Amino acid sequence: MHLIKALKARVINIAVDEGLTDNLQRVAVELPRDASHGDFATNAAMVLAKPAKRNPRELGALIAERLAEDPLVEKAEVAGPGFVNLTVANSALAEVARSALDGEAFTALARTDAPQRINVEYVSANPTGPLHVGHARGAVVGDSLASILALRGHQVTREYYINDAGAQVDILAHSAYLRYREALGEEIEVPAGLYPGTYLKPVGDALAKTYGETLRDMDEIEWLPIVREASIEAMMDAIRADLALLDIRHDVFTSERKLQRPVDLVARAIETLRGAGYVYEGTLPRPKGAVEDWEDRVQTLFRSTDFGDDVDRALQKADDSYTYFASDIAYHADKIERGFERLIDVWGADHGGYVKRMTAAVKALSHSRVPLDVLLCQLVKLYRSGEPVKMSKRAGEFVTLADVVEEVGADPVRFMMLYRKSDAPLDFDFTAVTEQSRDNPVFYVQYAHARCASVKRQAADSFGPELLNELDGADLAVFSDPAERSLIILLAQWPTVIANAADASEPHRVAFYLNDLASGLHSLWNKGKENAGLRFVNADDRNSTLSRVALVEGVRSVLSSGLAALGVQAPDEMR
RNA sequence: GGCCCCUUAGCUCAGUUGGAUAGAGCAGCGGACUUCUAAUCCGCAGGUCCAAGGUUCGAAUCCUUGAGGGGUCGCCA
Repeated sequence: MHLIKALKARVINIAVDEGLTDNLQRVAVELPRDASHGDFATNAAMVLAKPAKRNPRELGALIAERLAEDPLVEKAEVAGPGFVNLTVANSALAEVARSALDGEAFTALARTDAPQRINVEYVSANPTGPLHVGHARGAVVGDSLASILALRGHQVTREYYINDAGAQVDILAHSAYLRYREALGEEIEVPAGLYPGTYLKPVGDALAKTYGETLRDMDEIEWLPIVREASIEAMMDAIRADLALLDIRHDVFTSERKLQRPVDLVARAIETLRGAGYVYEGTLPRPKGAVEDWEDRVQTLFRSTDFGDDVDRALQKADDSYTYFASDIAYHADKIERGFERLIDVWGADHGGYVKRMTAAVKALSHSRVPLDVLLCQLVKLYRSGEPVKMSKRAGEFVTLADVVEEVGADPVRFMMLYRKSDAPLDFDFTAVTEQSRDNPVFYVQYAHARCASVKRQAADSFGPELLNELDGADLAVFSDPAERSLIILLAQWPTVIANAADASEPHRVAFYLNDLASGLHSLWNKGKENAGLRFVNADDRNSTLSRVALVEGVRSVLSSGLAALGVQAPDEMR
């Protein structure tokens, strides 16, 4: 049962009965900040009173009176400026605990009535080298968001855009060619401007093995396409392998080059926009910042200022080739054509200046029908025992994603990347994330799951394994202790948490919720030490054990579903 | 200088989309281990929600102005 949804429906029904239909969408059933106010509270009287010109306290009293008659509700009273505080009936809590036993079905309560086809594009790192830690954040955020949207009932495609058309892949090819010559026995020196990383050595070796010396005798115009192709392929293989370390897999890889060949989709997209009046030939104003050798030039421009951007944006370079922006327009046009109703791009913070022009382009292409949401992930700063870890990209020394996963494991990387709003910078301390303590939320949540599994093992030891098959029939109306009640109310929020995290594109909410749920479980566990009646496993009382193990199993299944949404393991033991 | 993001307890951060007396963890202090793994829990203490205005029944949250920090600023990607 989706308790919060059910309560809200009751409140709305009462409002409609009373003829209060203005402002209905603002009615909410929430948790009161102060637990002494009851299990839930609704603001209905306050938001509905004004348009109806009624007194919020009186209206609240009326809503409370009607709600108190509902079987879900034990007690309802008006308080403060017009809140209606609800204490729910034990039978309603029992329903929640029962629903939670089937984790999959319980999570499915989060499904929306209006599913959409959503494209989530993330990582999209240039295929010029292995992924570094900075990429890991966007990768994890995008992947988990996609999972959460799927739990919400949307049809999600996970996509990677390969930037394989710009000058950077030629630089890559030249760098790999150098490694190829090195593999043939030449002394080489990597000049400034090429990629110095040794990760290209295997590419050079492979080229030497496949082509022998034939590439060395070719003109650049001949070897370049061959080496470029091989290098991009090798780099994409490396990137896919890096992502697999975090269990991240994309459904679709779209190549920037293939947007131009065999059919020039970029030209087509530009012409579409030109037809709609958004593309023109013109000159850009000189930027305010100090720009040397600025010269006015007539270029093909996109009218992003029509959508609130600061200046219009260039679509072609001086040599008439397309800008990155132009192919990105074609790419997003392609996504729209493929029928997605909502687009989400996960980018690094350094692309912040690019958001306005891209959302502008998507509005122009889709006639404002397809929303594009861009999630900007702020920087990740690495620490070791509180000391910053130095990185120098110029020298080709950076901490790779693979290094980090190898050192601390995939679970801490994934959880910590999600344990922060994505638009806030993140400090990642190698030492802290491997600690096994309350201070480390990854461990804390996993330990809660392991503890649940341990309780089940203990119960099976005391009463035999068949007890675990009887959980469906347990009496779940026995929970009256505040700690038990608040744990079930926490469970009741799970479908709402998923819905809110999906609708707001904020996967971190799931991580924080799991931390709260773990805390509720640990707390109740310890209460059992003072009060034997609250112990999960009580060897003298089979019925009590059955009820409480059923509650624990509900918690376990929600922890398990939540961790799965974040891509983190839910271990049964942690010795 | 323009644009975007951030500013909440000593530190690191949440804050349920505008709700009641602003919450966690860490650090500090005081407690609970013949246990269901204490890898945990309970309590105390800690606040000008960056500042000033505004919007309304009600603001950490929305608007304006300002301060500090970060990112970015014709054709790179």
